[in-house]
Amino acid sequence: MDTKPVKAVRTALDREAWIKGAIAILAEHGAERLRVEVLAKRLGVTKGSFYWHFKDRRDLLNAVLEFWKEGRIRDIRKQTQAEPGAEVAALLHTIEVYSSARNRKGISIEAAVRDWARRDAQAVAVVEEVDAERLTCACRLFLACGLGTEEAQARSVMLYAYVFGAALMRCGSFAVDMASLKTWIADRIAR
Amino acid sequence: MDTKPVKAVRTALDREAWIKGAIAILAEHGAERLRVEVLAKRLGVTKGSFYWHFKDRRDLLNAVLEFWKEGRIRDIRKQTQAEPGAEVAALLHTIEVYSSARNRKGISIEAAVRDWARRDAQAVAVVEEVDAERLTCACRLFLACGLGTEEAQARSVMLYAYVFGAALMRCGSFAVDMASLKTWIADRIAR
DNA sequence: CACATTCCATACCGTAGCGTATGGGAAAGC
DNA sequence: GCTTTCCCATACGCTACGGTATGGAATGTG
Repeated sequence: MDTKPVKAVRTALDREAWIKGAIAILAEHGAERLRVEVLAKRLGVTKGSFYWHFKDRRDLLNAVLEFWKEGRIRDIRKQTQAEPGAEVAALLHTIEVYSSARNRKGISIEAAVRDWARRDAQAVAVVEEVDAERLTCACRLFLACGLGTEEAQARSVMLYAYVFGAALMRCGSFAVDMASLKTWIADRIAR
Repeated sequence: MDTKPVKAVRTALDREAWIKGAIAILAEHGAERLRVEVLAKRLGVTKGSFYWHFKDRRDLLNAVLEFWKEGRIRDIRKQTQAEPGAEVAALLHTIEVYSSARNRKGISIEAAVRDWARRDAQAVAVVEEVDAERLTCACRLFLACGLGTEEAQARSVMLYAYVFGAALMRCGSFAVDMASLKTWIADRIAR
């Protein structure tokens, strides 16, 4: 038979495997605590392997940023493909994606990268590119709804500022029905 | 003459001086890189002094959180003292405070604490308390404007989510006149 | 079979940082 | 004047981590 033996569990790691592991740590502990030895241990190897795939820690960090950027831009373009008439639904869906509990990991990565961008120039550049793409795509949808340029831009900024800010807030004991509150907010932003 | 000699520059440090120095580092580099030896060096002493004032690093971190919490709650109560008829102005002022460039340090601390709260239970508790106070105060203003309970609560959440999210975004090259955009947004939230 | 390439382990050095132990100087109390 | 208390310096041990040097096993290639 041509199936590989089960024993060969650990295939050779490639750059992408390291990057994905790095992003997992990034989401859990932030960029500051993304260390190569810790990452190597989590992947079941030693840092001797790491320094074969990457020049140094910075090399990994930059690769993480690039990987994240491309993934985000891909997703944004996919999410904002709306057939005429479904623009509002696409906008509401975008808001929902960033508020959804089943997107916890994506939101954690998002928050970690943005915090990272407060002290790292490379991260700033990546966040700027991603934000520009997001705002442009959202703005296109608002324009398709018949809004003017200014309002479409303002609503786009408001939309993303809200979803990112909402992820940072801890308003657990504030309202009895937070879900309906968020529905109301999404409606006021998108409609 | 009774003037002190210039040479006696360094008076004895108290706990509050350490906390304030710690908050400065927190704003610049985040909680993760708030280290006692670095802080001591910045204050012109050694860590031998630190461990006289604090049990350990965690003791300092908790003191920082308490100090920040009390300052925030004081400020919130002050900002939301509005005489009848000036509620909208107070709300707009609140938004403006968090967007203002001259409040850069306060916003940096805010962002650092919120990122901190993603991994630290004590920080979570403090952020929850501060958020609850903020939402309650904002909600009171909205209610005074004649809004219903649900809408007042929703607008309060939207207001703070927006201001925190806006601080994280990098939309430099998006619109020609970001200032008027933000004015439009503030109006849609508060009015 | 000989050899090169790929991927990883081991060992090592250097630095940063936490926490402790201990001493010392200055001011205050007696 | 002597002692106590306050505030800080110095020195030490320990761990975590970045980066390098080197060897070694596995796999492909001539």
